[in-house]
Amino acid sequence: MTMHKKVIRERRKKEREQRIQSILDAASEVFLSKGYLKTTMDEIALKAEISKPTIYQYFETKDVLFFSLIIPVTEMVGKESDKVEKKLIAGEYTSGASLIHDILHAFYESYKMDPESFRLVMLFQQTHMAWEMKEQSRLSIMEKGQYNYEVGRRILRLGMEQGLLRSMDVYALIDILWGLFVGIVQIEDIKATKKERRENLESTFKLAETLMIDAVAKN
Amino acid sequence: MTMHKKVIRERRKKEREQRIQSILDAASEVFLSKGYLKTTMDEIALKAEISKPTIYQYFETKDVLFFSLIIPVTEMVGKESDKVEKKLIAGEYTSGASLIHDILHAFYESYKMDPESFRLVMLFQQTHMAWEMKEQSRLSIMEKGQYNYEVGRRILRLGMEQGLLRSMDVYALIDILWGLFVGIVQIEDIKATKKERRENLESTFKLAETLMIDAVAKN
Amino acid sequence: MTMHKKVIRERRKKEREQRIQSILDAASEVFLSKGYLKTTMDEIALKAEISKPTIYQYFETKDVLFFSLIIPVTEMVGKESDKVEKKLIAGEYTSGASLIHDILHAFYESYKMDPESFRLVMLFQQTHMAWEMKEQSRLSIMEKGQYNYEVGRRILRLGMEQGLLRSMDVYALIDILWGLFVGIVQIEDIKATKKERRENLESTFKLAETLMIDAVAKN
Amino acid sequence: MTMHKKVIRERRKKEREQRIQSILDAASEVFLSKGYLKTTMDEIALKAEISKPTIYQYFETKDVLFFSLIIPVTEMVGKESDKVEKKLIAGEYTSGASLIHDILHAFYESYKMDPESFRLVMLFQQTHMAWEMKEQSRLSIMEKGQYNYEVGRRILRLGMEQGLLRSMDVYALIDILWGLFVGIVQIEDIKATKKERRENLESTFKLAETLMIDAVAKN
DNA sequence: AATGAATGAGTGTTCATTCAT
DNA sequence: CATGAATGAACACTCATTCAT
Repeated sequence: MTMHKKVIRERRKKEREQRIQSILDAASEVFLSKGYLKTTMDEIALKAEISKPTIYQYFETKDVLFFSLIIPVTEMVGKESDKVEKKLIAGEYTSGASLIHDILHAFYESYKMDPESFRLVMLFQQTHMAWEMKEQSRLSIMEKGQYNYEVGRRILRLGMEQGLLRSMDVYALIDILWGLFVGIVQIEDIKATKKERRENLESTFKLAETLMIDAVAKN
Repeated sequence: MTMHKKVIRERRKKEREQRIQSILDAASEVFLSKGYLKTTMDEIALKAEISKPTIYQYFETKDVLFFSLIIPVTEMVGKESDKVEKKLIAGEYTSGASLIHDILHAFYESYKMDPESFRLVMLFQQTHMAWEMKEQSRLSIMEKGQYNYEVGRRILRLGMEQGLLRSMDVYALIDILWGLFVGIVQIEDIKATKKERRENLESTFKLAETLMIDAVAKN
Repeated sequence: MTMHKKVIRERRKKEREQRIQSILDAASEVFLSKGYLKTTMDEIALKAEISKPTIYQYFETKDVLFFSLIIPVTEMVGKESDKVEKKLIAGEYTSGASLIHDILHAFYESYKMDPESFRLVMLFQQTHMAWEMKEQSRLSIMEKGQYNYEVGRRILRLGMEQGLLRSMDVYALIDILWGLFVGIVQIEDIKATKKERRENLESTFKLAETLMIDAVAKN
Repeated sequence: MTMHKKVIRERRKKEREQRIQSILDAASEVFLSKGYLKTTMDEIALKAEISKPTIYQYFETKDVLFFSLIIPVTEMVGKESDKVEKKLIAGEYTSGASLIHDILHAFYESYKMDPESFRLVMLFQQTHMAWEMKEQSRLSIMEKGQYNYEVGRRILRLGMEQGLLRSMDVYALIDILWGLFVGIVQIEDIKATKKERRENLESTFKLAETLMIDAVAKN
């Protein structure tokens, strides 16, 4: 009996997770193609092949749903940055070039892991002022973003102290690195159709990396 | 008598222009703080201290009003780029550093001339896919954007031919330059409050300029 | 001097009347093609080549303007009916056929005199319930319509008394005659394009006349 | 269990139909008293005692709602006419009088079945030129109207061939019959208050029938 | 007398969210 | 847990009418 119940409970849980995932997938697709405001819960429900109230079962409001998509990416950037910082603290970097490479790839890997969600992050970044979200959600995400900047600055500062990078304002530099990356992603988004996008971005990113290494790495 | 009428007509004209300007100002402010979709004509009217139908007397639709704000900036970037190209053709550049400086300042000056409108352009760039604007408006602005890219690429190519810049893919490079600029503006927008924004942007931009010169200019 | 003033006054008066007429013409055209509600004062002003407030100089409201078009036609039907009645009282009819002919032609002539206004009357008839007109206007026109019915019934009654028409309910008969006429005009309006309309109406009307004579006239 | 669900589903269906009906009833009433353009969705909602968006759950747009009222009547006229035609083809008419009687009653029965909707049809007929309805709706109804005319003409032609009716132009005659009928309905509408209307129409219609039989039927 | 400009009061339609089952 | 149905609150856009000149 207990066994039986447990099995049932687990199936339930799995179904629940699958359902949540299908909602997230549908939402991501629609948000991305229509933007936050033009996206309707109806359309998400339709695409997820469930009814509208069911979405509300799992996500309190439209913006909670949106943030559920955003947050993992933001966290991923943070985790990747953490790795770089640890490696740096452990003294494992022998050249500025490889450090810059890893910093930029912390962004790029997060992007590649889930490009759609990454674009959603940018969508949020640019339009965040307009939102009427519950303070809770807003703070949570701002905090995570904040954290990423801090890690980034610590990394750069340490890299300069270790003589890997040329000395300069770390506040400005981290903005440049992150700005450069998101700027490029946006530009390629606008210019290219979906298929070309990936390749274009790849080659543009490669060049950007080379340039930043030339400009920032010592030697 | 005739004199009198003429005077009146001129006052009317002036009043008309002032009113248009006040609508544009109000619209700019609201679009910027709320985004296109969240902006209501009512709010613009309120801020401009006129009634809603009065807006419609001067601007046919919401998106015509929006484009009236966007287009001058886009054109300004084009004009500034044209100047650089002419100077380059005239052989007036003696260093890659000054060329890169001028290219980036073509963006920066356009930005400084009217930062709010510039941000509106970026807002448009990132969210344009989802719009239901009259094809006419959309095409007009896409075209102007296209033009700017072309001029940029011509400049870079010529700069390389003249030995001012290191040789590299001009398609990628122009995307990097423009992406870097808009990326930085966005980042500073998100992070800082209005007052700090200007200074932060200024110093970050300066550093970005230095870095790009190091990386791209020959010698 | 007096002479001079008088001449001026008369020119003024003539201009005034011309202006009024041009407004009426424009209004008639627009009301007819768009219906009362879809007609805008702007469009009338445009077509009359004057400004909107000028219309209001001559006509207090939109519905006053509309009634100014309606009333003459209604009055014309009354006058034509009066003529028939007088002729009948004078014993000038020797056959029911000619009496029926004249009654129907009282309608038809009013129609032909100004078909557009006549259609406006019908437009009003069918939609009158919906109007928010000043009681004054409404009563005035209802009264005139009422009068026409009364005359019609007197004529029919007298025609029967004189042995020209077969005996039947005059209330029903006048409704049939008038209903038949407006019904036909409407049907032809719907079915035909402007050019064919006239001929179609003409021949259908002729047949209707024949049929009514057969059915109503004695011998 | 299954039984239970089925019962529920059926109750739902019934409720749905009731709601649709209550919307249609409310709409009919308002359209009729105000005309199409003056009618607001708000007022319909108010009268149906539901909220405005609920109407939109069942009817996509205002004109779809309007057409939902119009179409059944138009179809009914068609069906009644079809019956007459079949009877005629089967050689079941032995007098012109009974044929004319049946033709007119095809109209009259359609009217009596749902007088309000019938009036709506007339409202549409007279004002259709000015509408901005989806082509689809417009064409659909025009077509049905067209069809009715065609059947009518076929009937008349056959009636003449069978020697039941006097020979005359069928195009003109069908217009006269239909015009006479709608004309009478309109006249009675304008003149009488709701209560008297029915009786007045009844007696006027009877007389009209007699007259047309006298005029059109052979012998 | 004529007009450019302004506006109050609507309209149809949409959508996030909530009930009732 | 899932859903059909309902709705309050908006929103872009329109138009008869009125001022100020």
